[in-house]
Amino acid sequence: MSKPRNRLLGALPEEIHERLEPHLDDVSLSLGQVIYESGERLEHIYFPTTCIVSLLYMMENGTSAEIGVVGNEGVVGIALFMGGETTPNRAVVQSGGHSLRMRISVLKEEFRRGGRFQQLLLRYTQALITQMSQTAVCNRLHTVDQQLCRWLLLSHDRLDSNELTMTQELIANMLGVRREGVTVAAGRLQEAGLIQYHRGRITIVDRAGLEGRACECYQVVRNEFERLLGNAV
Amino acid sequence: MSKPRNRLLGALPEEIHERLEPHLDDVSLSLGQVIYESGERLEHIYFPTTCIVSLLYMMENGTSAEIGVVGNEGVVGIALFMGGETTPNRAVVQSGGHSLRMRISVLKEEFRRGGRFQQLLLRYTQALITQMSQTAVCNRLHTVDQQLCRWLLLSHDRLDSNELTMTQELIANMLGVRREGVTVAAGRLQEAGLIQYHRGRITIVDRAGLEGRACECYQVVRNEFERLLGNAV
DNA sequence: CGGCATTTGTACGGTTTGGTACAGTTTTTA
DNA sequence: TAAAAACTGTACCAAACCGTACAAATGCCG
Repeated sequence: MSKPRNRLLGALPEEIHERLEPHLDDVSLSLGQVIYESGERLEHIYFPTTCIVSLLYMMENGTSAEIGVVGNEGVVGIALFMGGETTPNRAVVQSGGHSLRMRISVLKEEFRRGGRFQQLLLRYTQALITQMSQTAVCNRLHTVDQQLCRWLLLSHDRLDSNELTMTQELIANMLGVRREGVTVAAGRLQEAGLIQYHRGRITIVDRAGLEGRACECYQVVRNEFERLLGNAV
Repeated sequence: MSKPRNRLLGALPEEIHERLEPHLDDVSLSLGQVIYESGERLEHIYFPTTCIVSLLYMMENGTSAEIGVVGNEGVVGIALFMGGETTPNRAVVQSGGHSLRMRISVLKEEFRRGGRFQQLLLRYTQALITQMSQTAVCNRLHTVDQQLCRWLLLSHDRLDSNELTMTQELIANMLGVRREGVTVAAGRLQEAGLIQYHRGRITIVDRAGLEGRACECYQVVRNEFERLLGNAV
């Protein structure tokens, strides 16, 4: 496909796609924008095309930790079809770009039909569950170095480019560690020739090297996305 | 209800319940029993009545970490209706007892009807997602003491008794820490008069005290279960 | 150009946890 | 009843990470 698009929507059969297309609006989302706040009711569900969205839990004392990341392979707002309407976390644009969005009423009606659309959304949700649970495991058992590798790889998978715009401060908020911890970890990765960074720009130089340095968590998540959505997207 | 039962099933309208009841078998599950292995295809979905089941991720090197816990408020085997058939983790009986189970063909047919059964399963799944993501946050940001409190409270919520049969070694496997770490943490809780333990038996003495000593993670999960399933169960 | 905000680098002490080792106690088994 | 196994307690050092402080480098803007 020449036009950038959302891969879940792209996997729909023609019939459903034609039915939904009139209800899809393209919106531009900028870095740092909050798509929904913890506990907030949404009007739309988002299907990213070129942006990346982070799901963050915000602690009462202000610190935060990322629990999942969504690009054009997925959808932001699963609570809208899972039945809960809201979730206790925040969705923030991690990399600016575009997204399609759909009114919740249209979403629910199509979901209720129980066809391919429902099937794809539920399979994606299961993949996201794997990502979240693997984040839990990784937070428990692995070093900041390994987690940074995992995080860079997950982001890189959701980008066309080798360059991501992201300060160490922001990465620290995602990983739930100190900014200084990211500085030294990133320094080690740069020294090893895996990445290059400079004031808010990180370039992936040696992707295979990053994969080798990451823990098994990244591959587990990647394999699950492939298994659950691979033949669809 | 005098008879112990599964609360998800108990929330079904009479019509659906009558349809499903002939297909529910009561099974006895003993501590340590593995209900399903990572990647294994299941024949049945389980609705615990008196047992508790842990969802564990097993690392390649043998260490493990718990990503979720299921009692009679939920169901084991969400992958069967989410569409993935399997998940990359293991389900182990953490507290022996009984469970109802249903053949996957019956489950899928009823799920496909799209009624209250589907709605309840999806809402439960969202609650479980919150539990998993909060585990990720807790692993990242909180101390072993706090996590032990959270874990004890989650288990206590799923038991009728104040006493749980569980060695420190097993708890360590759940929390993904050393056994010695659990020993000292449990020692502190006992010294504070919150629990009593003795060779594999832990008694909750001061539940409110445990809640006070736990991090906010426990309440977030608890509130979500209440919000999503409270009026149903 | 000069001042200011942003971003990154470095350092140091303190806390938590891991790795390892071993001892003491209770329960089970032969 | 003796031996073995299971469970818990304690200790010590190392590694990872946090809190804090401050310096250096870069980019922006008046």
